[in-house]
Amino acid sequence: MQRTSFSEMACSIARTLDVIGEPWSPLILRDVFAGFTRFEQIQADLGISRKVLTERLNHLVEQGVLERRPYDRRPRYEYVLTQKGTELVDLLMVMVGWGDKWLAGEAGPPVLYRHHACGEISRVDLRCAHCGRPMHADDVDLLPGPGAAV
Amino acid sequence: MQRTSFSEMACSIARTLDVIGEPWSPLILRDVFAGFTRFEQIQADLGISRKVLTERLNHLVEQGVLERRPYDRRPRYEYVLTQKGTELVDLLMVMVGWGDKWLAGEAGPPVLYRHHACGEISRVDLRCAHCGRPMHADDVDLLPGPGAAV
DNA sequence: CAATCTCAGTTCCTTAAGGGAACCCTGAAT
DNA sequence: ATTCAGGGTTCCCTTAAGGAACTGAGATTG
Repeated sequence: MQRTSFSEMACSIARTLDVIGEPWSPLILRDVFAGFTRFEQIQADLGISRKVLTERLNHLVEQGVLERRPYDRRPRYEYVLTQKGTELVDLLMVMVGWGDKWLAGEAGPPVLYRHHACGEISRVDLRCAHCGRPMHADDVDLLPGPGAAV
Repeated sequence: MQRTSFSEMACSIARTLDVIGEPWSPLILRDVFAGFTRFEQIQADLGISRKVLTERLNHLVEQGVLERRPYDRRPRYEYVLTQKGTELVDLLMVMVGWGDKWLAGEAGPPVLYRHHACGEISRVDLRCAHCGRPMHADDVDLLPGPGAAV
């Protein structure tokens, strides 16, 4: 298919989708975060086509989300999260929270998260960066910002 | 293309992607949240193909994220967020936070969020639902949960 | 009461992206 | 000298996205 690029839109959602919105990209990021850092590991874990995996990894590296680094004197590479990529994992954790609540069903969450600071099994919760109180869809108004389209 | 369905994976990220992972879906959700609730409005705002918009809206309704409701005695419909869909907006707000930080550049954020509780322009911040302290990629360990694949 | 208008889709054709299997290259290891 | 493993390429097939034209149902207009 021919696919529209979102990068020209004055919208941070659209721009973010241009970085990780393609099929498989969030799952690749998840794998890297979970410790599957090599081509063969990710390919085997996801069952993704090698061709598509190559394309996605290249794109994520170009976007500065992953770094490709050699781990051997042979031509062997692993992919590691950059700071930019590590901060994308926030997005994954929110997806997990939503999926656990609405889609996991009887069986319960496939993966649990233990928070280092308190040691408890927990999940993320969205708070206002300014006042610390809960911040969800119904708690905000949208206003045009400085980068809004003219 | 033929596209792999993620829904069989024991992973809340994969399952969530099966609901809103297709191209355009998050932007459609954004539009509905922002008040573009009708077919023509969304189509004009996004420039999406009418065919694809139809497919996406149907899928989002099937998944219980949107509700299709008549607003006239003529055959006219609007799409509104269900509770399930409203909670997906959390995901959008986190995308906005990341995109604003890493992709917005000089111009700054295209959209600002004012938090009702404090009245300030703010952004979301991820906190541990248990102890309230920051919870990001480096602050957690992953453990297999009850719904993990056998 | 026929013609027009609007919204909300369908239909149909073209193009390009994903799936999948086979193949290739490089530097160890045997 | 041959085999092996990791990390890709190449090629063909199928299917999804883009885009423009068309349809239908119910107001509204003349």
